[in-house]
Amino acid sequence: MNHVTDGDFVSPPFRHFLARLLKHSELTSKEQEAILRLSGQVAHLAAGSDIVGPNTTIAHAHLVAQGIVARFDETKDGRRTVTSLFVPGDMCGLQSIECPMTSWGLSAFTACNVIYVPHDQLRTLIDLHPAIRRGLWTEMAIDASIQAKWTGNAFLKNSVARTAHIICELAVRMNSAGNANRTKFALKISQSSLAQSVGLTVIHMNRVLRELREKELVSTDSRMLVIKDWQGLSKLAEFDAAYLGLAGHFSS
Amino acid sequence: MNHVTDGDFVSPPFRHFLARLLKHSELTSKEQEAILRLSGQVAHLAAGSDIVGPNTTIAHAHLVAQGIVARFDETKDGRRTVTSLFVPGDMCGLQSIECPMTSWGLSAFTACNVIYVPHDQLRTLIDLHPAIRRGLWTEMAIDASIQAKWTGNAFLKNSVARTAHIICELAVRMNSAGNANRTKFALKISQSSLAQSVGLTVIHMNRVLRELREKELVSTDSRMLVIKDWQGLSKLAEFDAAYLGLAGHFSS
DNA sequence: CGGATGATTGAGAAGTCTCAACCGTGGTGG
DNA sequence: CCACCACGGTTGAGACTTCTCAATCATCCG
Repeated sequence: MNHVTDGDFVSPPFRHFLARLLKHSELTSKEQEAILRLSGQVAHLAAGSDIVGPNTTIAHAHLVAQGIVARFDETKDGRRTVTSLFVPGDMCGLQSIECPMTSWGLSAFTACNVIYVPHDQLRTLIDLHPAIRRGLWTEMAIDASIQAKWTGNAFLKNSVARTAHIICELAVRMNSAGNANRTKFALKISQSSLAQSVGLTVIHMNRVLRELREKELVSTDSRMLVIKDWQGLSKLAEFDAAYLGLAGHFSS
Repeated sequence: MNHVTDGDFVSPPFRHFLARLLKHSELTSKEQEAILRLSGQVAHLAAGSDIVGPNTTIAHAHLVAQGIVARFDETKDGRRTVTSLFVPGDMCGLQSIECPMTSWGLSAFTACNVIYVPHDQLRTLIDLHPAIRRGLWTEMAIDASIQAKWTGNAFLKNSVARTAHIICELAVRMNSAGNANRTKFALKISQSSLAQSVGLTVIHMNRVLRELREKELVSTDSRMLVIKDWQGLSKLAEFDAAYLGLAGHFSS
């Protein structure tokens, strides 16, 4: 089911990653080439399959090429929750370059392709190119900002606002990644996956989505989530894209 | 009330910070001296006062010299919640070195002393000393790991377990910082502050603490929280210090 | 056709919040 | 020195949110 191929034709995903870095960091053409020369094994993962377990020591970061990857936490009795999501162009676990023992795990949120980028390659880039180092630092800063926002939302917002917020976040992030148009954002995602990433039961998520549907903010056709009213949805969520570190590119 | 003095006698806090870095990173004596040559204005802050507001562009990181600092998030109508805590020796907001626009705010959780360390100084250290850069990177990784754990706890654990967990976390972190003995950990903290950092109302926090008291896990005398039964408390919390990145120094 | 997976609905239980009141302590001003 | 006030802690009762258990329905796929 999960298929691994050689890393020869991975250029497009790294191009994607480079475009991401260029949004906030200036890189010389040499540095850009260096990014594009990165390589790594590609894994094709079915939705739900694990990428790395918690308490694992890893030697790679994980570049999302397609689909959505989840960072998760779990209790001793196996209940899981999603603590972050990563969209195409995101490099998951840049922290692990210096801290290779993970407390979290990664799994395929949807079916996805992931490139295993060796820490060694990244370390070399960081050592040789200060601008790349700064770019990766910024990526980590954005990751941290998102994580803090999730914690805040968990404490401050109810199930409906939290759900609306994560939908807005994914819309903007995938839009920024060039994968979707924000106003016509559509996401193929199961209710149980969504529930896990907002800290709700599937059953309650079902009722939350019904409410969002009744308010004409989203529609759900054949497991496809579509934003029908961005203004209304982002207002309900109190969504402000500033924390995504995109420097006003999506000020609405 | 908040008093700022010149940065001449700040050596002890930076010694503390250095000791923190040495827990996970090897630094030459030159590098250690470079850390100790850092400087910055010292602010003495009353509990509850703001350090930086959300959506501010900053030019400093904030080294906690004494007391506890909170990273917070707030809604438009002013309700606040704490998303992270920082204990003495922590450098808050290392991310801001490359991403100076904060989406979060910082405030004094307890009365505390904070040193404003200019980004410039940190950037210079990072550029000159790869080992220091790696040390700071590791600090950010730990920060991220803690933040992810908080998100997970918010979704997975009920009020009692979450409260127990944060008490355990603070005990270990302050212990690691050399401020307290874990088994005799005591913290002067109001119930409302604690409530804000676990996402509960004060009233419910009161009942949670009563439960922890009735189970003989903690005691609360004159606003001082004391751990009476570390084993029981950490078991109830499902606390595993691995996520604090202390590499087994506190394996229990 | 049968089975698996995901979506939907209902009803009752549990957890947490809100409002309201009261208590205890420490500090302040008369 | 004492009265008073402000603040944090404590308790109760009822409302609201979310969970749990249980059942049914729809769709897709072999």
